[in-house]
Amino acid sequence: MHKSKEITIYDIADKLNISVATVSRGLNNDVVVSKKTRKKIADMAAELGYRSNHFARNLRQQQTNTIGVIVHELNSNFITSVLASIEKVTSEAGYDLLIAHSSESYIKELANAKNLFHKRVDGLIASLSFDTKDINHFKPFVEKGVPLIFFDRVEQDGNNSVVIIDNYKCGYQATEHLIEQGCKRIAHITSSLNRNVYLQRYKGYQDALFDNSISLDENLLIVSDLSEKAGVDAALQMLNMKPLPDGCFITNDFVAAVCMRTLKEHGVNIPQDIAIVGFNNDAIGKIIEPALTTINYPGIDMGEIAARNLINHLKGISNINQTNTIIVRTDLIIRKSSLKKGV
Amino acid sequence: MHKSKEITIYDIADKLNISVATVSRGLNNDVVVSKKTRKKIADMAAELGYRSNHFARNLRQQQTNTIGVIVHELNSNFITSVLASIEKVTSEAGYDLLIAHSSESYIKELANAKNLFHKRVDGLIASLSFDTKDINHFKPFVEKGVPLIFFDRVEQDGNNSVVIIDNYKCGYQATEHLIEQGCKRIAHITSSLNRNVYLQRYKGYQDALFDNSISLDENLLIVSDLSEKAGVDAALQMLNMKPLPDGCFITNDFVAAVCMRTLKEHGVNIPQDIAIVGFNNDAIGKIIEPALTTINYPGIDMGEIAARNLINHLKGISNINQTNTIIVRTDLIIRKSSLKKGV
DNA sequence: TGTTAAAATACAACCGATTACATTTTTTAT
DNA sequence: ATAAAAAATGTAATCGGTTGTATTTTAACA
Repeated sequence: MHKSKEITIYDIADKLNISVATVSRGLNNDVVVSKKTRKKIADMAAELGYRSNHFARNLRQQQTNTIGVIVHELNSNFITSVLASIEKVTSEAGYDLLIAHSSESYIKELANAKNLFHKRVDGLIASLSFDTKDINHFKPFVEKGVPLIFFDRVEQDGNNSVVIIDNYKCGYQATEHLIEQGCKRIAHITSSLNRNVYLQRYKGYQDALFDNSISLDENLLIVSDLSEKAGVDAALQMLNMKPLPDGCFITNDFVAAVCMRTLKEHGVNIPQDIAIVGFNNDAIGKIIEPALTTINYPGIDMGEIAARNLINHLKGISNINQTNTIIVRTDLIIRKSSLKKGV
Repeated sequence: MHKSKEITIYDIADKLNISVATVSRGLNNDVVVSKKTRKKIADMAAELGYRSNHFARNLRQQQTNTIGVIVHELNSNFITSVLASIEKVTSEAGYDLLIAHSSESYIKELANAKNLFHKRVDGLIASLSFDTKDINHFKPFVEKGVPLIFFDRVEQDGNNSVVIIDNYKCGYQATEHLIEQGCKRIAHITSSLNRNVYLQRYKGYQDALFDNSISLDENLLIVSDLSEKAGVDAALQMLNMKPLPDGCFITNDFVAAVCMRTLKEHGVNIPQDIAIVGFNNDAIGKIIEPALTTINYPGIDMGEIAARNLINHLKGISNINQTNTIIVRTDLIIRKSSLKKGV
């Protein structure tokens, strides 16, 4: 197949015997061009199969109309919800999305940041990888005045705009719920406490115990990655505890599901022997038995809020540097896995 | 934060008192520039914080170094695997990815195709939406000589390059497996037979029955969308059948999981009363009880093959128009949900 | 040393749009 | 009918690279 020649505004101008300036304005629906001329231009453009050249336009306008997104992983319900709503907001506003994922690796995150910087995204939305230690790699954006919003996995150093949930409250709520169900020995399965989200949930867990006069037992804390194996191992670890914990707050639904399966395989009854609360409200929670009590993690909302704030900033409607922290509402979804007392 | 001025090759040329042509060539490591000068240019570029302008470059070079991907949905394991491996291959080859998803809507797919066409992607990889009737919206790409590869959900009209699995064989295999387990009345829960993937699986199902002298009972065919509700409804529909089917081939693991849960809630034993085979090898299949027998759907492989073929075509190494259909290997993963006879 | 080939660098056009400013055409008001 | 204002269109510079061709510098050789 032979590549047919590209049509430009010059071709349209030639055919119509008018100037390229008028064609350009006409194509952009500038009111300064008469209705009649605009119609002629549009018709001719359609007839010739014209398509505008983003590169010429961006080169001239010095902006890319592109927003970069860096996420730690693609294959989670939460992230795809976030992406879907970011996409919705940004595409309505006429921006394109450049999505990069770090596979939870700091090194890859560095590379992604560098890449998006060179691609000259007009703004950046990011959630940090598991490994990430510092956020110096985002400095170039700040220096060039490219607006930046972090969501979910953020660095709490106060100078960045962040969209988060109240992980402390969620941890507190989940733990309190287990206590209300009569649990006294509540295990906590979570991931690296270097990440703010897990640390805050742990603090909430601690304080809920404290406020209910239950002393903290460090042996009941299990830190793992969030793999299937981690779920199995955590379950086995609990099975070795004498006595078995009577409640367990797990910061990930998938791990909770694996954990529950393993416990059940060893003859443990849920929730009678051990009540379980997960985190994320993944689809899986409704399917397993008993259905999983969990914290609803509002990816849709977080994405929408992050994107809308960024867009508003870019349009000059608001200033991102003024609204530093946005906390999105969460809720505890109570299902059978935690109901020792029945409903 | 004030936007600092962008550094261009003109700035580098000025500082070094050489021409922009040399700077440009130097930055591209052209051997025609002396080693010494190249070093000076690189150093100065680093010192000034130069970043190249993709728009100027693409405008001049008349190519985007971008590959478009249109998928029907983001939130499935399969799709994210495909995307991950496409990303791997294309980024290694120095291409960017522009990912669009149609949310299973023909209208959105049209818009995405148009958008990517105007963005002038150098190549396109696509999987059709649920709704899609024809593929005329991809004609502009063909006309402009933009290479095109479909994967998974494809239109079988023979003129496009496609990467698919042998859905017929999978359907046959799944059904045959159930028959081997002693099933005689095998239900089939699937989605719209207008989509090639589901139609082929159904044909495989039919032929496996025929080859084993089991007559086809159209009442055992349940066509639905692939939602949670569909899973529940399908289960209820089966429960109303007298007698209950003794086997069931479901073309989606998630629906299979929901269906199994519902059946179990009604006191049905799996696999004793009814053996079940799913499709996709989603993570969920290993967690539910009994673990789900399923067909492994090799997203990683499909993405890699599609991307590599496209890249090779773009580099002139091979010609996409010669290799029309690529079939990727699949396998039946046998777990407890189908093992009436034990192992 | 002078001549020529090879290597290194410079000049300038070009890619296709946008836009400040200038000019022409049309409309309105006197 | 004419001047002034408003509307429509045109001119030309500009964005930041790439690249064919010309020119200068260096190296090689007689």
